[in-house]
Amino acid sequence: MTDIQQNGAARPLPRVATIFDVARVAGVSTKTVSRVLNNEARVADDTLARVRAAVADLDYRPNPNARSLAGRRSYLIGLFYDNPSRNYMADIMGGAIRRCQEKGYHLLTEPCEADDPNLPRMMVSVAARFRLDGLILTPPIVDRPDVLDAIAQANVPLVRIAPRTDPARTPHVHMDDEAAARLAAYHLADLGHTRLGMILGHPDHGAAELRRRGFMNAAAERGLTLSPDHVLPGDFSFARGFAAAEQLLALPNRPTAIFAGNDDMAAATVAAANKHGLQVPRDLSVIGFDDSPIAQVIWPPLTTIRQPTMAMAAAAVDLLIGDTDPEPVRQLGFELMVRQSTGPVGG
Amino acid sequence: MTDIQQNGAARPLPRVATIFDVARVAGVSTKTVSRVLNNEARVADDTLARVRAAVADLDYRPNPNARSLAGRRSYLIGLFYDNPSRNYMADIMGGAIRRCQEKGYHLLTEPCEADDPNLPRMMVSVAARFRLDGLILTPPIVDRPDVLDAIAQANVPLVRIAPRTDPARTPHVHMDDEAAARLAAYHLADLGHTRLGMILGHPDHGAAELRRRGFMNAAAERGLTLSPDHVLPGDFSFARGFAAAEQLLALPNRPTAIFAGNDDMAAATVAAANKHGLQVPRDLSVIGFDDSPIAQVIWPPLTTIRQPTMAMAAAAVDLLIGDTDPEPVRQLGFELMVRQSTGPVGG
DNA sequence: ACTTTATTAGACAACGTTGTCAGATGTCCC
DNA sequence: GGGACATCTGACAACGTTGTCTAATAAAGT
Repeated sequence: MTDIQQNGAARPLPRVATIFDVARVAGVSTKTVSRVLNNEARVADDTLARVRAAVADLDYRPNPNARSLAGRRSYLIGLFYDNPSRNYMADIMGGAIRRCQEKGYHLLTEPCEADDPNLPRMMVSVAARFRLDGLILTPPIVDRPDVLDAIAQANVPLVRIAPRTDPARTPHVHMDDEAAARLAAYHLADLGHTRLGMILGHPDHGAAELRRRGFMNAAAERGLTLSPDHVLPGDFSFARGFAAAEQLLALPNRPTAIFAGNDDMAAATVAAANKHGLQVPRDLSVIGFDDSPIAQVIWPPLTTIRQPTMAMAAAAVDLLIGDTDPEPVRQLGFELMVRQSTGPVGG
Repeated sequence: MTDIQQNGAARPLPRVATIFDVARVAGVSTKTVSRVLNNEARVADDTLARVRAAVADLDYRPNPNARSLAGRRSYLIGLFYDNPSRNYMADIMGGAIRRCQEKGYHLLTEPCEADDPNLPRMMVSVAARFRLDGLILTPPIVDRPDVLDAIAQANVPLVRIAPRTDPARTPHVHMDDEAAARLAAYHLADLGHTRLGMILGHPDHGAAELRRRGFMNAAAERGLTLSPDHVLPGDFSFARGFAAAEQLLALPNRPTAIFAGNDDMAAATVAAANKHGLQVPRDLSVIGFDDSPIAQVIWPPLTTIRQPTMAMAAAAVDLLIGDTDPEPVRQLGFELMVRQSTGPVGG
C-alpha cells in the first residue's frame, strides 16, 4: 500500500505537437495552419493539402485553451439543468455529448437550482468566462423570463428544449406532446376501452397540460368523455402516481384503461394494480409516456410513447453550432411503442 | 417565426474583470493577485486582505483557459466511461460534478468504447491537450492493463473506481462487495428462509464474484447451503434476470428467497413472481443490490444494499485533487435498505 | 505596359493567466 | 553597523492559438 503512485505536484506531460510543428513540417506560417484548421476561405489548394498532410502526420489537434483564449470561441457548449428526472437528464446529456463529440465540441454540464435568484448572473458569468459558444436549457429553467433576458442581453446563443412559454423568442427543439397524447387515446379506443382514466403530470411542466388536452380531445373524437373523478392530478413521481392509481382502482366504476402522464406514474399504476390483485393488461390497460428505461424494466413492459430525448439534445447542439439547416425551430417525431401493458378490454 | 434571434457570428460578450483590474484595485502586481488566488505561501496579511477584497468587489473569477494555458493545471478532471448502466453512470457523474463544483473544478465527461484498441492513445492525447489534472476510470475500462500503462507512462494522475485487478497499482475507491453480500444472506436467514436462491452478476464485472462469495459464505455460516440449481448465471440485465427468475420459480422445490446480483435483476425477479401469481414478499422474498432508482419505482419497493455510488465518485475527485487525507485508497460503507420485498418465510 | 483588384501568405500583437528570477524590504545575529 | 537570511513583491517572458494588418503575387482591366 505504500508504493502506490501518489498524485503529486510535478508531472511532465508528454509533449504534444503544436501549431508551430505543423507550420514547420508544412513549410508555411502558423497563421496559415490556423486558416486551414478553421476552414477559412482563400487558401490555395496545394497549401491546403500540405497543411492537412502535416496535421495528419503529426496527429496534431489544436490546444483548446489557447484556442479559446485567443479566439472568440471555446468549442464548448454549456448545459444548465435542474435535476428533474435522472433518466431524462441522462438522455439529454448523452445525446448532447455524443453530437458534440462528432462536431469537435465539448459539453460543460452545470447543475443548478431552478429557483436560485442568482441564476441569470451566474449563467452569464460562466458563459462569458468560458466564452461558451452557446447554451442549452431544459425544463423547468427553460421558461424563466429573467434567465432568458439575461442571456439575450449578454448575447449568448441559446437553444431551448421543450419550452412552454414564448416559443417565438429563441430557437428551440420540441415535440408535439398533444399529438402524441392523442395517439394514446386512439390506441385505447381501438382496443375497445370506454372507461378511460388519466393521471396528470406536474402542473408546472408545460407538457403536462398538452398531454391532458390531446388525450381528452382525441377521446372525445371517439365519443368518449372522461368522468371528472377519473382524471387525477399527479406530479410525474412514482409515489404520487401510485396514490392516484390506488384511488382510481378503488372507484366502484373504475376505468379499464389508464393513461399516465409519464412512465414513472405508469409503472406506479401497474404496481398498484399488482398490489390489488389486478392483472395487467387483462384487468387494466396502462399506457405511459416517454419510453424511459423503466418501461422495459417492469413486467409487463409498458406500452408508451417514445419521446426522442437524445435526438432533441442532439438537435439542440446542431442548432447552436449552426452548420446545418438554419431553421431555428426543430420539431421531432414521436412513436407509440406497443408493448404488453395494454390489451383489449376485458381481455 | 422569422424574427427569432439567430445564432450567428459576431457576439460581443460582456466584459469580465481580469487579473489586471484586480491588481489595479488592490494596488499590487498581477503576480501577487495570482499568488493569492492560488494560495501560495508568503503573502503578507494585509496584502492578502486587500486582494481578497478587490476580488470580491469585482466578482472576479480567473479565466480558466488562460489559467491552464499558462499554468500546468486545467482545473479539469476527465471521466472516461463506457456506458454500462445509465443509473450507475448518472450517479457517478452526479457525484463527481457536484464535488468538482465545490472545489472549483470542472468535469469533462468522455464516453468511449471499452474495447477500442486506440483507447490508451486517445486518453493520453486528451489528457495532454486539455492538461487534465487527473483521470477517473470506472468499470469496465478500469481494468485494462494497456490503458493503465499508458496513463502511468504519461504521468497523468489516475483514480480508479471499483477496480478488480491490481488494486495496489493506483489510488482507488471501492466498497466491500463481499461484506455487503453477507449482509443480504444474514437478513434472509434472520427471516427464517432456508431455501435460498441467487442470480449472479456479469462474470466480467469483478463485483459479481465477490457478491456471490460473500452471500454463499455467510449462508454457510448459518448452516445454509445453496443447491447448485438455485444459483443461476446472470449479466445484470433485466431480461436475463427475468429468464433466470422464471427458471428458479418453476423449480419443484423453488427457493423462498432470492438474492439478485443487482436491482435490475431483482426487479425482474419481482416481475416474474407477479407474472406467475406469486405475491412478494408473502410467497417469495427478493433482495437486490445497488439501491438504484428502480428499487423504489416498483411495488413492493426493493429491499436492497445501498451502494454509495455518488460518494465514491466524490471521493475519487477528492483523491485526485489531493487536498485532503493523502491515503490513496478509500473504502466506503454500504447499508442494508430494508423495504418491502423481503419478509418472514411463509408470509 | 501600367494600374487596379483579387487572392494568398506572413509578421506580430493580442488573449489572461502562471513560472522564473531578481529586487526590495525587514530581521536577526555577531 | 553590517552581513546573512528570511520574507515579500514585481517585471517580464512564457503558454499556443487567433485577429489585424500588411506584403507579395497573380489576374484582370484599361
